[in-house]
Amino acid sequence: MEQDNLPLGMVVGQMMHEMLRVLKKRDIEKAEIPLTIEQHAVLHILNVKESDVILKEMADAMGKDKSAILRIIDVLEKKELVRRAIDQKDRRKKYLMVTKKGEQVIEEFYKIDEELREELKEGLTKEEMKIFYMVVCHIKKKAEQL
Amino acid sequence: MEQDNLPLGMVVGQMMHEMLRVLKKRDIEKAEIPLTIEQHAVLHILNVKESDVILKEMADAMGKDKSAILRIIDVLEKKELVRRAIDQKDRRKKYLMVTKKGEQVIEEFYKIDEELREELKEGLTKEEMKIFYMVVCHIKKKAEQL
DNA sequence: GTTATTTAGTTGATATATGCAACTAATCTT
DNA sequence: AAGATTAGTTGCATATATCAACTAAATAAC
Repeated sequence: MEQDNLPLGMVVGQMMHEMLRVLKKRDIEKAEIPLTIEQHAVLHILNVKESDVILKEMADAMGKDKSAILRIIDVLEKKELVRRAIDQKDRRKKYLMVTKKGEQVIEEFYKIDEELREELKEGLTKEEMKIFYMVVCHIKKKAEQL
Repeated sequence: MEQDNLPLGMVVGQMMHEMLRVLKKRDIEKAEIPLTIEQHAVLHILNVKESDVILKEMADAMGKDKSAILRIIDVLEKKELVRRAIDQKDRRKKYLMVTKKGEQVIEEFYKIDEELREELKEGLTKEEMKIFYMVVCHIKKKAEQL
């Protein structure tokens, strides 16, 4: 099957859709505080960034409008998963801090995701997964330059 | 870099986001009738399916609720890109037909997508792309079973 | 020190997508 | 003929997204 001729977004989009469908389902079933994928994505980035993050930086990191990120932060704050902390030196800046509760939600989601990932990878070699991730990174970097 | 430990959805999601950002931008710049990605996805599936498709089948194919597909079809119909055709034998069934105008939109989008795809693939071998698509298919099939 | 510019965050408005439940119309099964 | 199933539709609620315009705060220019 000559997939090379298929729209890349359609092919990968369908895989994402199926995978996220299962992820959402399991998050709803197992998690104490189920969140949407976008909300998890925000928490994830707060978790992996080495330094503290303000809203503008989060918007840049996710390639989205700051008002979109702000609405997501509003919900996460309401659920007490993050708090806004004002920078003493520059009162315009508000740092997004993950609460203890938020960290629990992150760990819980990582477990659910890791379990699913293991199931999905079954039958694939480490070398195939390595190439897969490499291609994903390559395409992302290329797209970022456009 | 041990990407294997990162949430699969996050990694691929970021790639999709960057890629779709460029695709949307070019669609808006170049296309006569710019559509959203979801609208293009519906047209794409209508295009690649060998037999004619009713709404229920489209919903199944995309893994979404039929009411969600129906709203998208409503918009595409309003833009005269598709028409609903009632099955004479079973008046519950309405076939989704792509108009000539719709076919033009599909071709236009395929061109934009193919051009982008070539740019994104630059630096990747055919073998690497082959493995990438194989992994995507594998993961989609596995997820479908869950 | 004052004014202009830039930056960070917020809000309102609008558009799109999504799913669930409940409904109608049509067909099939019993 | 009545009950069950299927296809499509509608109302409602929720989430995400972007743009423009705004306020508050900091920086730059004069």
